[in-house]
Amino acid sequence: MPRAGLDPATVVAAGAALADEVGLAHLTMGLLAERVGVRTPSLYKHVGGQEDLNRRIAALALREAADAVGGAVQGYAGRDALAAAARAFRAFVLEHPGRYAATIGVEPSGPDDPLAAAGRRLLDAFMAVLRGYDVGESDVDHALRMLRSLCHGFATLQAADAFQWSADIDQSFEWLIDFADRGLRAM
Amino acid sequence: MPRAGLDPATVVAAGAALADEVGLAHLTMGLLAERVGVRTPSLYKHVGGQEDLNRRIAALALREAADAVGGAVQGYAGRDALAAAARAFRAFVLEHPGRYAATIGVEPSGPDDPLAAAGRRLLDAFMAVLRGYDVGESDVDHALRMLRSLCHGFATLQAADAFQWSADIDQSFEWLIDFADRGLRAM
DNA sequence: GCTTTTGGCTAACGACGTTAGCCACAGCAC
DNA sequence: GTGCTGTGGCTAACGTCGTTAGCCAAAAGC
Repeated sequence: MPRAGLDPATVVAAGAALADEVGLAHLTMGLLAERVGVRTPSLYKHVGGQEDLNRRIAALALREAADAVGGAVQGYAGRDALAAAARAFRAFVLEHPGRYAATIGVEPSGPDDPLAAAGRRLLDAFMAVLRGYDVGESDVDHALRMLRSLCHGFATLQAADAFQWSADIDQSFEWLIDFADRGLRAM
Repeated sequence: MPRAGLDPATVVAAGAALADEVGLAHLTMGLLAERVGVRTPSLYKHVGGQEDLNRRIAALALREAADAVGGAVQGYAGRDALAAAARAFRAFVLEHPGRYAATIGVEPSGPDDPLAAAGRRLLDAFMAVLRGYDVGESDVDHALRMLRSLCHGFATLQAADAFQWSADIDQSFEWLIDFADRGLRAM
């Protein structure tokens, strides 16, 4: 039987794509194996198991999110940068709900874990937004957590369809950007 | 063999407690059965299965969260009410991470689903906070979503240990309350 | 061209969710 | 009390899924 030519990166990418399609909870080793054209046990030659796969998908998602946010921010400052970052982040989560879901509840095993590095890159991207505001040294950590909570909370609530009632969601998000901008400018 | 005297409410409550202890992902029918002193298949006399159990735990969690937030708000207005609500919500999520996790990603099946009613009660509790501010009719939905996103985002990120770095988390949360208060007062 | 490594495979096991079918106990009519 | 009925336990069994063991052929290096 001919080799399929797989490697860890291919398997993880396929897993992330599959998670986006069917939902992280329905991502199964058998389904992933079928997707990449291989029998289930063969996957274990490339990833350590389901937990390892999840961690790698999470790291991939964080890297991609960091790239999306970082790229969107470039060339902007202040309110424009904030809006670009927030929109890019939300768009990423809505386009890739499965791989983003893999990032919640997963902890880096150590300081050299690729997951930790990826998380730091995403934080750096948001940090760049704050540089366009007059945020004092002692406030920057708090402001960063606030931004992260806002974006993460809104995006995950929307991805989970938790906003049942009527008002337009895009409009709410723009309102939220405006709210954060006014608050940051007033510091 | 003597009867164990179970009923759906008891099973759901035990499931919620167990989810808080071991994490929702590790809540297994066998473990729950052992906890309530019964064999696994007997649980199916009281709940429809794992998905049904999850929905019931979610509804319980939303009712409890609504009670906690609603109770904390009573007698306060403005910044005090906001702070009380936010603290009560975060405390609930941190004390009951398992049952709160059951609420994310679960959709009400219809308008008479107990889950929908419980969700509405929680929203009402946050709505009461907004009455202490001068929020216009057209802004109230957006402000509600902002508050919900902030609280949900912060609490779930903390529950997932996603705030790796140094600054004190309680301090960040108080900072966040202050930030939201200033923004709402400035409307 | 031979050896070694690597990446497939089948077979099998254990854990878990779920269903079917049985049986004892509680509650009630009489 | 005796007997009927419904309810809430139980055992047995099945299907799915994750995972491991062990085999074997294709690729890679000498």
